[in-house]
Amino acid sequence: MQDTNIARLVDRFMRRINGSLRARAREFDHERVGPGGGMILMTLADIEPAPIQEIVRRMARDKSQMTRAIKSLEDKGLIARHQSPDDARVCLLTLTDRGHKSVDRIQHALADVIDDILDPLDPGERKRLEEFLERALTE
Amino acid sequence: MQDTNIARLVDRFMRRINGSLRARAREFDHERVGPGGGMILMTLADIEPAPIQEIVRRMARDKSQMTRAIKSLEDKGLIARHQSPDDARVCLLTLTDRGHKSVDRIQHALADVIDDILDPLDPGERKRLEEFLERALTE
DNA sequence: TCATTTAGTTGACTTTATCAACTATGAATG
DNA sequence: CATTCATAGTTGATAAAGTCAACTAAATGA
Repeated sequence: MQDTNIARLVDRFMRRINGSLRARAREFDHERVGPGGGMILMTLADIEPAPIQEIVRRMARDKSQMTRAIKSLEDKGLIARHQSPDDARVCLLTLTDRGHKSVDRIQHALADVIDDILDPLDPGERKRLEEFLERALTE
Repeated sequence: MQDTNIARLVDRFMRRINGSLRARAREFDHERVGPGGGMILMTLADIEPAPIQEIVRRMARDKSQMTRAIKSLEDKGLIARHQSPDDARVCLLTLTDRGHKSVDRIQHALADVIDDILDPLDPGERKRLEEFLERALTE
C-alpha cells in the first residue's frame, strides 16, 4: 500500500533543496566538484574507507565513469587511494584533509538551506523529524 | 544557528532515495527522460502552466540547456508549449497526457522507495512526518 | 524615442554518462 | 593444481548534459 502523498512532498522537499544548493554552489564548492563529485564525497564521508565498487553500488552509477570521477577528485587532492590488504584488486578510498573540509562546507551549506526550509517548524518538531530520519536510516 | 546533524540525515536520506531510484530507472522511466528530465516533469507538475524561465529559476539550471531539455521532452510528447496571452516572449509549458502518465510512474516508483525507507516508522509517525513536510513546504 | 531589461534560442566547447571490451586478481569446482 | 567463473577496476569510443557567450524579439521605462 503506497503513500503517494508523502512521496509528492518528499520530492518537492528534495527539489527545493537541490535548487537552493545549485544556486549557491559558488559559495561552497570551491574545488568545483559539482553535484556529482559532491555526492561522491558525501557518500565517502559516510562509509570511508570504501572501495570504488561500494560507491558505485550505493549511488547506482556506471563504474567506468566512477573511475574517472574518482580520478578527478584525487587530482584535486580530496580523495586518496590505498591498496586493500585483503584483496589486491580493491583500492580503498578515503577523504584527505582537504576532502573533509569540502564535505564540511557542503554540509554547512546544506544545513543553511534546510534550516531555511524547516523554518515553519518549531524546535520540538524539528527534533522529532530528526529522530524519524535517524530511525528510518539506521534500522 | 545551524543544525548540521539534521543536514547530515537529510543528505543520507536523499542519497538513498536517489540511489534506489537510479537503480530502478528502467522499471519506470519508459520514455528515457533520465534524472534531469524527470525533475523537469515533476517541477512542471507542481506549477503548470509555467514559463521556461520559472523552471530555470526553480531548478537553478542554465537556460540554454533548459531550452534543449524542454525540446527533447516536447519531441517525446510529454510537454506542450503555448504562447502566453500576456507576453509574446513567454511560452507556457504544460504536461500532456503522456507527460502526466510519466509523472505518475515516477511518483509511484518514488513512493515505493520511500515506503521502503520509512518502514521502521509506524503509521502515526509517518503521518506526522507528512504533516511536517506539508507545513514546511507551504508556509 | 531610445536605452535597458527579460524570455528564449543558437553555437562552440567542456564535462559527464553510457556501453562494450579489456586486465588482473580471487573464488570455486573438478 | 588446472580450468572456469566471478569480481574490481580501467580504457576507449560515442552520446548526452552542462557551460558560457552572443544573439533575436518583445517588454519596460526614462
